[in-house]
Amino acid sequence: MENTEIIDLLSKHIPISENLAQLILEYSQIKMLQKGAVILREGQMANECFFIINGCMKKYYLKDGEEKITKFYTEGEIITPSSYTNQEPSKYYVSTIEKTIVSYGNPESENAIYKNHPELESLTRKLGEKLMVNTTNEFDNWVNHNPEERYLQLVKERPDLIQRVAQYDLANYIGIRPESLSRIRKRLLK
Amino acid sequence: MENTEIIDLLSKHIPISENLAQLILEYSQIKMLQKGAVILREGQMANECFFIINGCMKKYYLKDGEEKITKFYTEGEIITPSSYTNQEPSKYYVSTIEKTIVSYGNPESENAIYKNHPELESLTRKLGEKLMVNTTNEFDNWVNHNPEERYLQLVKERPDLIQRVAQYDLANYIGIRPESLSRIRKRLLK
DNA sequence: CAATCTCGTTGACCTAAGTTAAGAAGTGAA
DNA sequence: TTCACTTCTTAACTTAGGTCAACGAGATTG
Repeated sequence: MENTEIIDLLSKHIPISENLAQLILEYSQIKMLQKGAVILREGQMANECFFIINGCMKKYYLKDGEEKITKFYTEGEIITPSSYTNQEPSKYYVSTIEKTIVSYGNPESENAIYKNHPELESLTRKLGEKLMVNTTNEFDNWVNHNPEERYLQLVKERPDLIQRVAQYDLANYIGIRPESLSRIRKRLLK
Repeated sequence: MENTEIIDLLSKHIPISENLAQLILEYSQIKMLQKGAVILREGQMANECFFIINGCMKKYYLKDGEEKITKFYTEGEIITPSSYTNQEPSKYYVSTIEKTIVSYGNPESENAIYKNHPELESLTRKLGEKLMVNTTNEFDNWVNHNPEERYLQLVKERPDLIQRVAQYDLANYIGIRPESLSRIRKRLLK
């Protein structure tokens, strides 16, 4: 039922052949996470990576008991915690902010796939390169803009987030307090 | 003359076998760049990537005629412009801030190497993964700290940059004006 | 040597975001 | 319906950084 949805979503990002679709369906495991579920904590080892079929998640640090959100993930995005790739305790948290349906993998199943289908390595590498460019762009974009500009950019490029994410989480992500975002919004209405 | 130095520097970051050292020396080309040389401009296609043997470079955007520095590179670091990997016009500039000696490569020589020595692909992938983790950490680090904290962190983790980079470039990198960095430094002397 | 430039510093004033506190609107539960 | 809780908004005040202008120390040049 959700399985074909995975292929639909994935194919929006990279070309998926019949064979590949078959393969993905064969290996995919799915689970449903309640709103607010914390799927990775600081200090933990991540032994799963996730593909969001439906829902929304956030990645955040805890600094003096305060959340610092650095990323939202939505449908079609992949969460590969750095703790998962380099086997070190995680420095950050990942949790859902809505009921979220994910497909997930672990190192064993991943290795099994690569062993049986080595042609996937290059696909992964390409996805990785794309991710790298995205991450760099995000960083540069952050550095080049002030909170108001970042908010405007969110409105333009991720209107979905404006709708589904609470304003205090948006403000946090933008790097300001909810009160300030409130003022910015007021200011923008002129 | 500088050739053995390349291996020394590289081996600080990843293990280099005898064979690999041989290979690198065989393919490496070296050039010397004057202080202030701009090696990549906005809008240009990058057809070279660089390895710094000696010297210092900066990566920056031009926004309303103002530089916005997002990265310094020093000895042992590799500059692979995103324009180089994905063949799109560059969005940023790269220039030297000192006389700089680099080893450089282009897609043709890179392909030649991979063709003759496919075992290097996995090495490159690992370097890439390390780079990805670094980039993400840098971003998260930026988001989690204010200018004063960023300056203190620079002092602690990149004292070399404090010494060799002009204060207005440091301030720019930290995300503030030179006057503000001056005040922060004064404040910190208590 | 004086004249010029570059770079860092300082001071006065301005502005956007932080802080604190209060209140309004919506939701859900008793 | 009332109460509690969450989320967003508003206001008053504080503060860190921006802006503008001036100055001083080194380095460079004529």
